[in-house]
Amino acid sequence: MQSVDRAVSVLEFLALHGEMGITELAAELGVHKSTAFRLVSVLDSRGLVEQTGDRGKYRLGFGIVRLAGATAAQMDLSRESRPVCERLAAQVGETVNVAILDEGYAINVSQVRGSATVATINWVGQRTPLHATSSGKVLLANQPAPLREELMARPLTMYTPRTITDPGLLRAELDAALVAGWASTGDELEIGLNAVAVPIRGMDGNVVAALSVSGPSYRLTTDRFAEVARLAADGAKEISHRIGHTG
Amino acid sequence: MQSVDRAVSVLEFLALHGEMGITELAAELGVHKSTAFRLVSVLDSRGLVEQTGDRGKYRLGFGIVRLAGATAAQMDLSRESRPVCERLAAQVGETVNVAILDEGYAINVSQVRGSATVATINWVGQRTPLHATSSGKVLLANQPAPLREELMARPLTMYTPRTITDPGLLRAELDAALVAGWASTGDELEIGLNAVAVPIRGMDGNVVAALSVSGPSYRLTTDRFAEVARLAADGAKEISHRIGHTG
DNA sequence: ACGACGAGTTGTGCTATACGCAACTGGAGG
DNA sequence: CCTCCAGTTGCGTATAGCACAACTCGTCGT
Repeated sequence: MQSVDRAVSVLEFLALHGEMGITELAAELGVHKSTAFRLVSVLDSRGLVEQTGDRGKYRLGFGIVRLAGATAAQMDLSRESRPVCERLAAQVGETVNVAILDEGYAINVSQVRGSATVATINWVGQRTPLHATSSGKVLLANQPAPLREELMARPLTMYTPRTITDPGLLRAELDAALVAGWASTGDELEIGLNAVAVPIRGMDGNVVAALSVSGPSYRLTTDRFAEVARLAADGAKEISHRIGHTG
Repeated sequence: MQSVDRAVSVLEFLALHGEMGITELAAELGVHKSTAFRLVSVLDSRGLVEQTGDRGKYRLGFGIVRLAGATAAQMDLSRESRPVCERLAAQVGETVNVAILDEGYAINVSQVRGSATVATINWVGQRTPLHATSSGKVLLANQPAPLREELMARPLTMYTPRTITDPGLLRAELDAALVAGWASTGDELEIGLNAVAVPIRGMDGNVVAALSVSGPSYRLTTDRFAEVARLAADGAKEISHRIGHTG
């Protein structure tokens, strides 16, 4: 993939010099100027490079900033939450996940298995339904009302007989979660799987993720939920602080 | 440049989904998984993509953030300085430039021609010598002493008989510029070219750029320097404020 | 005005690099 | 143990990338 490698070099040179012409780039790359031009043209058409106002000079484009925006936020969250998740998993002995809201699903961005965990599903990268997971409920509950209603207008798929499929019941569950500051699920995604989740807040105080503890219902019993939620809330507060929340 | 276009698509998909496996990327790109793997491998080797901890999942890498850092700062400066430069050029009737310090040169990152300007050199993207330009003197004067001395240790090329080539004289000139809050050149880069420059400060109060006004010596006479400097300083203060300086 | 120069841009034939097939490796689960 | 599936590697082929050469356009000097 020589041409891809060269394209990356184009980006690096532009980052270093700010603006460059095609002939200059060709010299630095050690290629013919027509090759340099074509490399830059592709990057230009995709927004990673853009032409400055005059005479064909090129510089890095806004597309790079956009990509970085996606990267930095997520790297911050995964990185900053890691030690907290590890500590919580050790405390509670169950699996700990961090999830974000993405395209109507709760996407798990990190996971730490608890010491009691033998064989648990790897949730990282997986989309889970908002209405049937504790993380999903926290994320749903903390969205502005119009978005919440929009997300809930989708079919509430039944996964088990315990799954909440009635919008009215779900709405009440979410309101209770807001009051309590945590949400839970019991046998709603899978029989025998329980979970508790709390919100993680970003710089502006909005809920940007959910921290959840999940385990088999014979170990993570409902009478433990409140205590687990309290431990998780302590962890979530620390993560929130680490990613910039000052409340 | 099909493969470069595909590589950009890889970055976009990862920005959208956060983490993806090779097989998943191959499906989205519509290519064989060996092709997807090779695309990702090149990007990985250059830091634009990185492997997450487990099972070959990939996500955007820190190299993207680094590239964006170079972009965003410069885009901010060019964008935020534009209206101020236009106003100043209209006020003074001469050419206005913004320059940054890069690899021992003053690099012009934007330029607005004044109404009296007939045919002036396009300085954007061009490297100009620090010691023989007003922007260069401002940038030099406002660097920490070790860097200043290092930059001045290079040969001070003579461009005209008026160019300052003696380090002692240049040092005195820079000290005076610090006291006055502006620097100037008279026939030092080119016979018949005069200029005045003032510092632009960033978020942390450091000088990050210079705002200069240049014109032919028959119009931009030395007795106008102080007034032009005052107008430029007003503009620079506004630019500084726009890019985050709160002093 | 014209011509020279140099930067960016476009067309085209050739071949080297990118592509997909197929096999391999390793981990998870039954 | 075997099966499955995801990631990774080897290799032959053809297509995409490359450089040459020509074109376009703007600037500058006469």
